[in-house]
Amino acid sequence: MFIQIEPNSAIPIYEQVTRQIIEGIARGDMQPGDTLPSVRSLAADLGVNMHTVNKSYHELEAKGIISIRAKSGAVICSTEERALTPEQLRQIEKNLKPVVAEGMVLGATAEQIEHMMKKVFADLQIPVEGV
Amino acid sequence: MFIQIEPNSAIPIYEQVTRQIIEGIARGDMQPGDTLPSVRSLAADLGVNMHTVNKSYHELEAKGIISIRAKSGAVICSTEERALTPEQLRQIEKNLKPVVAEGMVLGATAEQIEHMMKKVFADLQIPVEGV
DNA sequence: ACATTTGTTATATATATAGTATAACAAATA
DNA sequence: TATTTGTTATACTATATATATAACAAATGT
Repeated sequence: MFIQIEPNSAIPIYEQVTRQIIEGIARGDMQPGDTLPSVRSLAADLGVNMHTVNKSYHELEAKGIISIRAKSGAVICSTEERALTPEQLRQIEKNLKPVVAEGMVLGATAEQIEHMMKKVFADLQIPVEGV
Repeated sequence: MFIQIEPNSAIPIYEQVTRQIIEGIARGDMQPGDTLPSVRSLAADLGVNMHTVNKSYHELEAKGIISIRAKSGAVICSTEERALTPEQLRQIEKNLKPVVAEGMVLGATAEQIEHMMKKVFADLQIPVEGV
């Protein structure tokens, strides 16, 4: 799989897994309907504990991105299933705020931040291995 | 002061303090050269421990936003002192990435995310082209 | 000069979070 | 039927978060 863990990061392992799966879906590496690897196999792949991956999967489910079918597997939700609610929009804005504020205080211009945002957006939209 | 603590938030108190001071500076509530309240007085104001505020101040210093003068006080750095380094730019982009990725996966369009970005800029009272 | 305020340092305690290690269970699956 | 699956439970270690006190020495205010 495409996930790379940084053991010494300040970001918890389960959070790294969550983010990289989200980025993988955004990039198109994984599509709606696809099944995620079992918590045991992914944990073995990454060299971490089963429960750590399990926590990540449940975080993804709480975000409405995957659906965990008990004793079967985890499936990526369709775009219809994960319709953007006003609550989710507010949350994204809430997440965006401290990042933008810090950038500005450090001396970045609005244009620089918009440019970085577009760069990130493009990174995620353009598949690494071609379509 | 303008800081409001949410005791039951998943975000640590010292991190809430750090973010709100950064937002305060971004908004212009506080300007370069201004002195932050002493760790003891702000802690008393917020009803939290001295060390919690102290941790926040040192986080702000590590980010290059304030300068702590031993046994005197904490001063907000000038925009020259906090010149944006390529390393800091990378960090901002790194912070931006998971937020944008999650938004996209949840079904937000590029326009929606750009719009939210402008809303955040407006909240922070930062002039943006075309607003 | 003196008292207060300041950040600093140290110690101690309590709680929560993160991560691992095993184990067992029951449903789904091959 | 045997294996794989997510689930649940227990136990343990380590780190992070937050508080509580106390003392120190430099800076500051009067």
